[in-house]
Amino acid sequence: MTTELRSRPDIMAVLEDRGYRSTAPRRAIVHLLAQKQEGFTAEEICKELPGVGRATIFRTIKLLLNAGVVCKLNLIDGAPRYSLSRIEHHHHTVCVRCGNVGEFRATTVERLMLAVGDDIPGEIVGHRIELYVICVQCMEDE
Amino acid sequence: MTTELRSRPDIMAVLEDRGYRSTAPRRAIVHLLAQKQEGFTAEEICKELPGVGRATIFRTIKLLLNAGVVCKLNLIDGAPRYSLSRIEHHHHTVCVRCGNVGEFRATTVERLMLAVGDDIPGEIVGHRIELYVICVQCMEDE
DNA sequence: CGTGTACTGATACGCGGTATCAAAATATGA
DNA sequence: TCATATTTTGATACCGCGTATCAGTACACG
Repeated sequence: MTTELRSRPDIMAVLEDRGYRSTAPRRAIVHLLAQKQEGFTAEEICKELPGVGRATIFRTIKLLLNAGVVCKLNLIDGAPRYSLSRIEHHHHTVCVRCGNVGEFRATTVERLMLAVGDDIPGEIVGHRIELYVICVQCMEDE
Repeated sequence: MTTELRSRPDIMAVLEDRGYRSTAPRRAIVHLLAQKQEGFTAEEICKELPGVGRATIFRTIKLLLNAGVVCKLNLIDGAPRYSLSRIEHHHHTVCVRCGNVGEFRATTVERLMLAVGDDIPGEIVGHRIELYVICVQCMEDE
């Protein structure tokens, strides 16, 4: 009994809407990702889907990135992590102990950007905020 | 007549204070970085200092990173950029056209983090903010 | 079905960065 | 000043993430 945070056909539909075909490898990848609530690495997916080629996995992740379904986090150390984006515009929390990725959205952030804009030369076209945290799970484990 | 934004001996002293030796390759690297006001890539330094080995350049940059003299930006595309940090705690602006890196510091940001902390499960231990901008130079060039 | 097009997987490659290790440079103390 | 222990260096090989290539396969569509 698996809980899918976002229904698999839903994500697949996003790709189809963009003109991409629904193929067995893509369905397998999308199905797997839909079950992952915390972040994941590309290599992790490769190991869990040995039947699917490495190139295809990277290719599909890229499609999902461009579609906005998935986002990528370049952490300071270790492999880049990907995560399903459940909220439209959002930012990330990353646990510095276990690496788990969370999302948050604060309208305060957007208002701040407008304020900061006055002090910055040039035009702001985007922003990116990462919060480094120790997650509740890791705090419980001391 | 070169203008050094931060005096070379100053940076070298930071390394010496940390117990590292003052060697010719390190002095060459530090001297070059001190002249760069915008960001730079590791490969760029390699090309400009052909007499110094690639490994040494990466090693020295890493020392400067750990010392807090330099900071690293993982942009979405292209090679990671490094930049001399002139302000203690700060954030970055990156021009999406030309890639130039700027710094800013807004106390508003720090206050925001405190506010956001209430909505976030776990303990915030750090943050990172990048603003994507079109810099004045690029706006002038249309 | 048949056929053009999109997709796949194997492989090789590119790039940023690091491990290794013998040789060279450096600090230290006699 | 020189001997010596310790760092540092550079060449090289290697690793990890990601992409180009390209022949072969699967898909959508008539």
